Amino acid sequence: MRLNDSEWLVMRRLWQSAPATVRDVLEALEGETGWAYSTVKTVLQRLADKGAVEVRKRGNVSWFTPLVAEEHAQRTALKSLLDRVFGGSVGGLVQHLADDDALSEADRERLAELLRRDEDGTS
Amino acid sequence: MRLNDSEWLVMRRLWQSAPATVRDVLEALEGETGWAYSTVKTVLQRLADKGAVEVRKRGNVSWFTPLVAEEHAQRTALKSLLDRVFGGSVGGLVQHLADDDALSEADRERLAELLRRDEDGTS
DNA sequence: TACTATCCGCTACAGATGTAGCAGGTAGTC
DNA sequence: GACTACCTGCTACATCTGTAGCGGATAGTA
Repeated sequence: MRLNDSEWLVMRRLWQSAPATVRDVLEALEGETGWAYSTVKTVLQRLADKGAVEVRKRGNVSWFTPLVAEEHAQRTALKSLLDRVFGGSVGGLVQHLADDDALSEADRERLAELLRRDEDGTS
Repeated sequence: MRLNDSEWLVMRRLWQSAPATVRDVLEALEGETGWAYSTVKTVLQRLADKGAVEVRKRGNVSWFTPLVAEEHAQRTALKSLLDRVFGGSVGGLVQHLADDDALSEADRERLAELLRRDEDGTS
């Protein structure tokens, strides 16, 4: 399941709170996108077509619910990036992460914590 | 500078050894892609068009050299993934990394090492 | 019941992407 | 000098992606 940019945007909203209507998503994305109602609708439709979300009609309104777990989609995307960009080696990615400003002190601490837990054989 | 899948494939070969000809890249990618000569040529042309590589003709053969550094492209891609998939928070990514099988013991050690070095204020 | 605000289904369309063919030029070889 | 192999430039084309309009159906309201 490969998601494109707009699909990620919409899915992230759905994962936050589902089921949701087209309008729910539209409003949640205002400010971020400036999309028209029909744009959101199309993206949701495409997501439904590829089986990423489920559509259920109540009255004349469609409610959308994710069918793939966020965790799973993230894992897939990460794996894909790893292969495509870093040739499958985590080392380079880790290097960037450690170097990057994007890694806040809290993240760093969390990462260290995860590693520690891992070394204890807890995972 | 956003690279698509086939562009990444080609760029990774160029970063490995440049300058390179269309045929060089083609041969390097055999087994991985099964692309036709003209496919590689088109991808290289598009990369040149967007300023990612430089073309220099010697005789009637074009030699291609990367104009963007691999590190830089990787950083951009990582940042993009972070925003798109993890909403800009490194935490989730780190979580997956730590959980994932893809993270070998060596990677884990390296990551820990990087973090240690970072804590010492070396960065 | 008639109106109005919405919703849905369908269609559209330009640009990006994946993949490749063709025709004409050039360089090395007989 | 002619041939052959290979290169380039240009073109092609289906699919995906971003973005959206339109017309008909429906539900809430006066």
